[in-house]
Parts: sequence; structure tokens; C-alpha cells
Amino acid sequence: MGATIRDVARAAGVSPSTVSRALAMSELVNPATVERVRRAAESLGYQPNPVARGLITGRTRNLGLIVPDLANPFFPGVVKGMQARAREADYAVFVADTDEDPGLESRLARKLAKQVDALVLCSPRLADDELLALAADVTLVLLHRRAGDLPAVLADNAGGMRQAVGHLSALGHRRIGLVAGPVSSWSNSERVAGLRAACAGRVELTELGNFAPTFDGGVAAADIVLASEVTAVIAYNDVMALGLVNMFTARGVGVPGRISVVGCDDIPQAAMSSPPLTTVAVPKEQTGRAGVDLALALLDPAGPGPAPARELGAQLLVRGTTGPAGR
Amino acid sequence: MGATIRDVARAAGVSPSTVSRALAMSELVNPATVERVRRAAESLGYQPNPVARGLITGRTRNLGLIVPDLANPFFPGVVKGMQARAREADYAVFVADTDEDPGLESRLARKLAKQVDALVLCSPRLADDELLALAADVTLVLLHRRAGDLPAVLADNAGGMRQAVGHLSALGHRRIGLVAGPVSSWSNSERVAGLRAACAGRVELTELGNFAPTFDGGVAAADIVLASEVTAVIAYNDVMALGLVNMFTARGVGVPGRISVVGCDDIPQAAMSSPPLTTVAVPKEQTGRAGVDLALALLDPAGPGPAPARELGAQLLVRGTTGPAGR
DNA sequence: CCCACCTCTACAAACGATTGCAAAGTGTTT
DNA sequence: AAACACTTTGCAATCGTTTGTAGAGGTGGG
Repeated sequence: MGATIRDVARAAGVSPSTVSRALAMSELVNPATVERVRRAAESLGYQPNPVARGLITGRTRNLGLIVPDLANPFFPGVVKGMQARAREADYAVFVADTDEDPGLESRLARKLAKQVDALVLCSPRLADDELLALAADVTLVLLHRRAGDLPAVLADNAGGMRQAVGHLSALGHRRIGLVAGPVSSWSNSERVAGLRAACAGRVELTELGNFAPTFDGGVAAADIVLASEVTAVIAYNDVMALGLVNMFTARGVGVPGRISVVGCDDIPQAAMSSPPLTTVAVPKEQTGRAGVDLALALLDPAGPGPAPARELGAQLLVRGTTGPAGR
Repeated sequence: MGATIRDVARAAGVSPSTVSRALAMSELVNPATVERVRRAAESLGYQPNPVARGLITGRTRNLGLIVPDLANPFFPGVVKGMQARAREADYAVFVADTDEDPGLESRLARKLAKQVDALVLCSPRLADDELLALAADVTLVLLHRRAGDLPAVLADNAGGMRQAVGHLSALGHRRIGLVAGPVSSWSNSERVAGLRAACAGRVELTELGNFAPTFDGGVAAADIVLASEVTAVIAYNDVMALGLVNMFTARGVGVPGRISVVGCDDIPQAAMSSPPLTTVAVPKEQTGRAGVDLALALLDPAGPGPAPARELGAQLLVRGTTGPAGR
């Protein structure tokens, strides 16, 4: 269909190899020839075939990204960041969604592995050893997950929790509840651990079961939170926090009058709800960008060795769901 | 790195071509040989290189999907549906996000075109003639957009609007407002037209400017709606409707007591807001699936010719933001 | 004036698979 | 026993590019 390099060669009166060099390594070719080739390529609308190029170079200039659930408003931010950075580096991105299914995650990863130069896994649900096995087959970067010493981009969960507790503590809260997310989530463990450390010796922490990281999970947790007699609650993520607030409101429990609520992630809806949600913001786009940076560094043979992990800051955003501890 | 077909051939004591046939067209090969090849491939962990295969077959088994904005909760549903269907057909999906920028959309489309068998454009912002030009270079499927007679998957906007007006009319509303979305959006024009037709002769329709299809767009429209003295309002999409409800509530205007609100799309947040949003649901996952079906049919050389357009139903979901027309 | 050297270009061999064609081997028919 | 058909397999070309190597042509120095 499209013009090939041979068509351009014929049109320019040179050999295909000269065309290739003129277009890619023009300093090795006579400027006049380069110009002639350029013009021929232009007039034929020649676009190099990335498949053929990939076959010989072994590089596809594609990156893969696997996320648990695109419908979770947290992930589109990561995807956008990754796409933007990839585009700058002239890479394209395959995106796959696993529906939170580890089996599917594994299969998708292996399938994608052959078509991309590096695979970026965001919040993978796979076990550590499976991730390490995967890393043997393909250049791998982890986002929001640590496994062995695989390259990873992480958020400062501990720092974020510290800020949240500091904020609540300053408002007079002495009993804080934690609505935990899924056990299989590494971020959840991190946040729980960070929260414990931040509370230690200052405020009493009541940990409330594990709930689904969804709006309904938050709804389900709401009454349990109320029964626990805390004056503030921190949820594993914003979606759950929104569920909590919604149910509190339905129960006639004032937020933040009677109870304060803090979420995590800072999804777009957090700022739009009423009252707007106080939350620990995790840099989403930046995570995606950093993932590409790491992947590119790993791919670069002349690179200054691997930068195994990169930690991004987390930032408490005080909005409308936190206030002074009630009577 | 990975084993090639030659490695398998050597291990099985046959030629590469036999390996290829044994794996792909096993009925042409002696069953015993097939078994031997299978075993060899298995033990070497052989995975055919899709790049090499793509070079000779001219098929990549990849599909491209371009959406205006992944952060808009409408699109992840489409992406998920498309991925699921593509996975069933053993295709992978490239996803790109244009940030609502037509220029970027055009560039991404052309770049992706070489790497995929077909390109699916969801709610493209490009002009008709550009879309037609693109279709000359790559198999193209449009979602929620008609251009020339390019293959397309559409929603029954007119039907949805008819249901919405019927519902509001039954509740006693005689003056309905319309908060329109971006002029460049084809869906917007469709919905406006559908609404006009549905209202004709029954209820008075007040069309209110064009607003950004965002939460803030809805917020900005709220006071204008109130000034227009309608008893119900239909927004271009749910995100805007949510902005409207939010601002109405902030102004102390009861929803649905004083004014009823209807959205479009049925994004996940629509059901989670309070009160939950009455909306015209558009099948999102099904749109994605239908897009793949259309693309596959187009790609199939033995196919029964092109099915140029497919229309999906729209369904009014009555929830909490609509009620009887106030005093 | 010749040789060495440098610049530029062409040839050909990859990359890893698929596939048309021919050859080898087996069984059947005349 | 020869000819034929059919099954099974291997050879070699091919897809469109990149890249190592060699050769052609030109320039400058000895």
C-alpha cells in the first residue's frame, strides 16, 4: 500500500541503503544526496515501516502499560502522564486493563512482552515471584509496587500519612479510624504501615477490616466506622472516602461536623464532591512520566546503569471534609 | 533472547517451515510430527515473534483506539469493552489520548496507522474531510460520529432524548432547558437535534449557550439555567449535569424539588452522587465491542461486505434528580 | 605521476517468520 | 511392475528495513 524504501531509492536514483542512511544518519551522506532523497521521500509520502524496522533493530519503540482497572479514576491520570512522556520520546503505548484479575494480568503481560521494548505495570496484583519471573523475559518497570529490587516508581505513602495524621491531630482528633483496602494491594499495606507509624504514641488508631476499593466498599464501611466511635477516618482511597461521606450524609451524620474524612489519591471527583474531599494527593501523571523515564534509562545501553527506584512525594490537600474534632 | 522457530526446528529435528505449519496449520502435518514440534516448542518456551510474523503477513493483530480524554469517565467504559472484545479475537489494543486536541489526534492517527490493522476513533474532533483522508490510509471505524459513509457505531440519541422528554413531560414539566456541550462535538449536535424534535409541539425548549463538557462547564451554566425559569434541564453529559446539581445545591435550590436535572451517558459517578442522577444511558462497553466487530468484519477478506453503521439503543435511567414540576 | 587516503555509495546479509513449489516417501490401481 | 495420486516435508523466496564491508571516485602529498 504505502511507498517502500525501494520506491524512494528508485525515485532518487540511489540504493535503498543510501535512503536509509540519508534519512537516519544524514551526516554520513553527501548533503546533495540527502536533499534528493528527502524530496523523493516527501513526494512519495514515504513513511518507514516500523514493523520491518523493529524486526532488524529488535526495538519496537512501543511501551506496554498494564493497569488493574481503567474505570478507577486514579489510573487514567497515570496513563495520560505515561502517554505524554512516551510521545515526547517518540514511543507509542499499549494499554491493557486486567479487571483486577491477576491471571489475566499475567497472560496480558506475556502477550504484550513480545511487542514492546519495556513493560510498565501499575499497581500489579501479581505475586513477587511472578513479577521477578516476568522481568527475566522483558524489561520491567513497576509503579506503586516494590518487588525484589525491580525498578519502581513509588509514592511517599508514609509521608502522606504523616501529614494526614498531623493535620487531624492539630484539629484535636485523638481517635482515628482506618478503612483499609484490599489485602492483595501493596499500596494498602504501605499506607497501613505508614499510618501506624504516624499514629504511634500520638493518637489512637482503629483499624477497620478490609473493604473493596470501591464506592460501595466505602458505603459498606460507613456504619462500622460510626460504631467505632472515632472522630476522624482515613480511607484507603478517594473512591471509598466518597462512599463514606455519602453514607454519612444519608445517615444524617455531619461531615466534617461530627466526623472528619480523609481520602487518598486525589482523583478528579474528590474536588467536585460536596463538601470537597480532603485527601492525600499522589502525583498520577508524574508517576506515569517517571515510569517512562525509568524504562527508557533501562533500555539505553549507554545508560548510567539502572536507577532501581524513584520515590515521588505525596501531598495532603486540605479541603472540606476535615474540621475540628467535635464534642 | 527468546527461542526462535529455528531453535524449535533443531530441537524437533525438522525444518523451520514444518514448525510453522505444525503450529498454525496442523492438519497439513503428520500428527506425530505435530506432537514432537509441540513438545519442543513447549520445552523451549517458544513464542512466535509477532513482529516477524507481521512483516510477512501484513497483519499486526493490533487495533488502535483514539479517544479525546481518558480522564472523562465516559471513555474508560468504551476502552474496556473494546479491549475485552479484542482479547477474545486475539488482538491487542493501542490506546491514545488526544487531550481534545484535533491536531494531536491527526498526528497520533497517522503514526498509529502503520502499526495496527484498523484504527477506531471514538468521538473524533477532526473534520469530516480529514477523517475521509485518513480512511484512505488505514481501515477506519468511527464511534459516536458519522462522517461520509465511513463505518460507524452510533447511539440512538434521538430515542434517548425522546424518552427524557417523555419522562419530564409526564412529570408536568412544560419548560425545559438544554445545557449544550461543545460545538465541535458531533454527539452534541445530535442530541440538540434529537431534543428539538422530541420537544416540538409538546414542551417549550430553552437552549442555553455552549459550555465546556466538564464539571466546571456545568457549574458555569447553573446560574444561567436558574435565570431562564425552566423547571427542568437536560445537560449534554453527566459530568456537566453533576456540576449543575452541585451548584444548584450550593445556591439552596432543591433538586428535584425546585428543578429537575437529566444527564447523558450514565457515567459511574452518576449513580453515586446524591441525589443519584437521572440520565440517558449510552452503552459504553457495547460501543467498544461493536467497534471491534466492525473493524474485524472490515478486515476479513471473505467478509460479507461492510456493515457501514450500527446503531445502539439509549436508555433513560430514572433516578433521584427528576421529580414532579414544582409549584 | 603515483599512491595513499578519505568520502561517498552500493551490495548483500541479516532479522524471524510464512508460504508456493518441488521432492521424497507411501499406498493404490491397472 | 509401472504409473499415479496423495501425504508429508524441506528448500528457498519474501516481507521492508538496517548495517557491515567493499569498492568507486576524487583529492592531496610526496
